Amino acid sequence: MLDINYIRENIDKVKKSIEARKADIDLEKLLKLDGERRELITQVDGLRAKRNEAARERDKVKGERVKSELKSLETQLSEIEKEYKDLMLQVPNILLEEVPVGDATQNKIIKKAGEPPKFSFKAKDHIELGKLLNIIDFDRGVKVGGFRGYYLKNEGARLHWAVLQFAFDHLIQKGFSPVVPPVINRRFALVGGGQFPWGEEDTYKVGDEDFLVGTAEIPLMAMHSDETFELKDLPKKFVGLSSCFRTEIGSYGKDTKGLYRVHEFYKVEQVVLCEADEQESLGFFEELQDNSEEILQQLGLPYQVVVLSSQDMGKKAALTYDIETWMPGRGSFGETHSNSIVLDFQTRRLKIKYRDKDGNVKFTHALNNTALASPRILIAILENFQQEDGSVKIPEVLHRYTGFSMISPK
RNA sequence: GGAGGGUUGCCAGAGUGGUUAAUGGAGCGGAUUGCUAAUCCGCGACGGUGAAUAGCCGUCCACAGGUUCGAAUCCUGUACCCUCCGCCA
Repeated sequence: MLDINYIRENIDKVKKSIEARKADIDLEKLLKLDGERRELITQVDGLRAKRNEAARERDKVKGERVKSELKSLETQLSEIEKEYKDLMLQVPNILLEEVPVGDATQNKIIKKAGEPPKFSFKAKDHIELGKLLNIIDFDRGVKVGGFRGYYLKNEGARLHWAVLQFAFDHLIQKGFSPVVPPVINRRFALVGGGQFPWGEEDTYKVGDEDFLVGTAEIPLMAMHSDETFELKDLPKKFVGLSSCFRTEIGSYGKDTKGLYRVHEFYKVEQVVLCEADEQESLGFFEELQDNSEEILQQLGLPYQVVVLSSQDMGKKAALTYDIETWMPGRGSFGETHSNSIVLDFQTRRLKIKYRDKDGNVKFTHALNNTALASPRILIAILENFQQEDGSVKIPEVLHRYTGFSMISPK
């Protein structure tokens, strides 16, 4: 959520973001409601002052007169505020200058690292490899779990945990506080994290008002909602490990085979809360980016970094870099990481504040980035490190976690 | 799932219908005394109106409603916490 004062004073910038994102929101209506709202507040506050005065004087007649007048204005105000708040939640974040304007075709590759392997044999995709090595079972996964279901078995199951643990440890060593968060979250956490109102249909619902989160970012952000940090307590750096659930409504027919797009997976996620300073935020953005790239480098996987265009990025982000990792089976790079600078868009919704050096209370800035998600990353590991006979060499950094260095056909 | 108790500011904690929510502690700022310690003074958040981090007004005692001229205080609903019972990995 943006600050209404900011919106009033920077209409052009906000408008530009809305247009560049092709977001569907009526800014004029919002500004009109804001005006009406403030007008009513002034009237209501005046009447309340009168009411308080009457109460002090124990003036029953005056009190009763004010009361009825107040009642109707308060009703009007609460109706307008409801509409106003609804609209406020739909205004997307502003865009940083770096963001290319346009649809996904405008995404900009800014870095390439590592060399895609050249196979002297006919390379297999991870579906074939998974079957051959007896480590992934899609047929029974679908039988039991439904569409997009999967079983990871044997070395596949162990590799999955190994790679997650490796990433988790990598961030812990960098000073991030490890967290296993709740994945059933209440509505406020999803709204506050900027997942809603936009992504509600992609989110599984549990009971009446609880949801299965699509990323640990949600509970990690909401963890300190309604809290005020002292300056000395910032920055806060968290690394979360959790399961993630996504309905993938809206992507029917896309990536229907394999481990690429599944309803449930695990992810190691980095989250930072820092002072409300764009330069400081950008510094952490680089840091989170480096952390993720290091993980891929240590795994020996080729990847590229992409700046997402205005229409391809999430509404809550001001700037997003995706990392796409080389997946031979697709013959292309596939998204494995997403790094976003959010400014105070989420923290304003969640009321995560801090006291700055002048004693003023401000909303912190927030950032989040994937450290690693599995099983999607297994696609890259299996396909990039396959040998002619279908066996797969395991990256050395994982050996201490897997306990094996190679997976071979049975 | 059943029964009971509770939720007040950063923390502790008083306050069961009447103006500005006691008091203590922490933290921050200032004053003062060679230093340290001590002492004294000041400091809640949010909204509206202001050029204003000035004044003024309003709101906030878990949340949402209600009763009343007036609600932290009375009533209803919801959430959460604690104790006991039951069930359970």
